[in-house]
Amino acid sequence: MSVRSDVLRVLADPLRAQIVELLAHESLCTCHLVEETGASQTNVSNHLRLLRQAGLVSAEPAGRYTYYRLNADVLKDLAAELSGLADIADERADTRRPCS
Amino acid sequence: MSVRSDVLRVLADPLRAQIVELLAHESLCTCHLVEETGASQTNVSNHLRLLRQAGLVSAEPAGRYTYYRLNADVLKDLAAELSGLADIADERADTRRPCS
DNA sequence: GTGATCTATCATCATCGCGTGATGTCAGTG
DNA sequence: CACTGACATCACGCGATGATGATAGATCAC
Repeated sequence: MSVRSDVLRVLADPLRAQIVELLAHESLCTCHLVEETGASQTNVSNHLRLLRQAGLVSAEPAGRYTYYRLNADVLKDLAAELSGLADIADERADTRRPCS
Repeated sequence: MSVRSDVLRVLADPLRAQIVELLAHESLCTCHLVEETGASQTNVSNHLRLLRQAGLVSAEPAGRYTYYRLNADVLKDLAAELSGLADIADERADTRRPCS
């Protein structure tokens, strides 16, 4: 029941977060992401690799293009974990362990 | 409507994530967190500083002890943002922008 | 075939962040 | 008062990570 810190770490980068937001609205190929973010092609490709390895996005080759789509499930699982922690904290907001 | 990447970045560290999980169940002082995590006092204190700056936890001085409690609201906001992105992705799962 | 385009990988460099040790501060105790 | 304990802050070394340039592969147009 520990937090998926690997997904968190991947999401923590600003450029990767931007890519995830863009992919949430529509599937895009690398060239689109390069245009939208203003980052270099190499940089975008490197970050896409990390996003792929974390399972956050899926690559769909189409000819010489590669379309990427967001895996919403991973995002939902993470949101559920965080929300669950917040709920636990709400229930036991007053609990305080005494110091020895 | 951009993702709170500052909170994400703070949560991405394993030790900080562990601290957040511990604080979700009860308020603890620094000495407790040092015991539970096995990390050094300096290290815990440094991470608590970042958690404080991000608004994730609040410090409550009590004599020479300092109790920390989790701010569940920040966690809920983040969970809502991530969940919202996932919902958008679900709605437009088929949308694919053509390459020029 | 040649050339152009899109993308991924590799190697390198610069920067950032974590962990540690030393030091300082404040509260309680004798 | 001096002394101890609980935390915080500062400064530094080092490993991790992001950005860049060069290169390679793969596909399409001609």
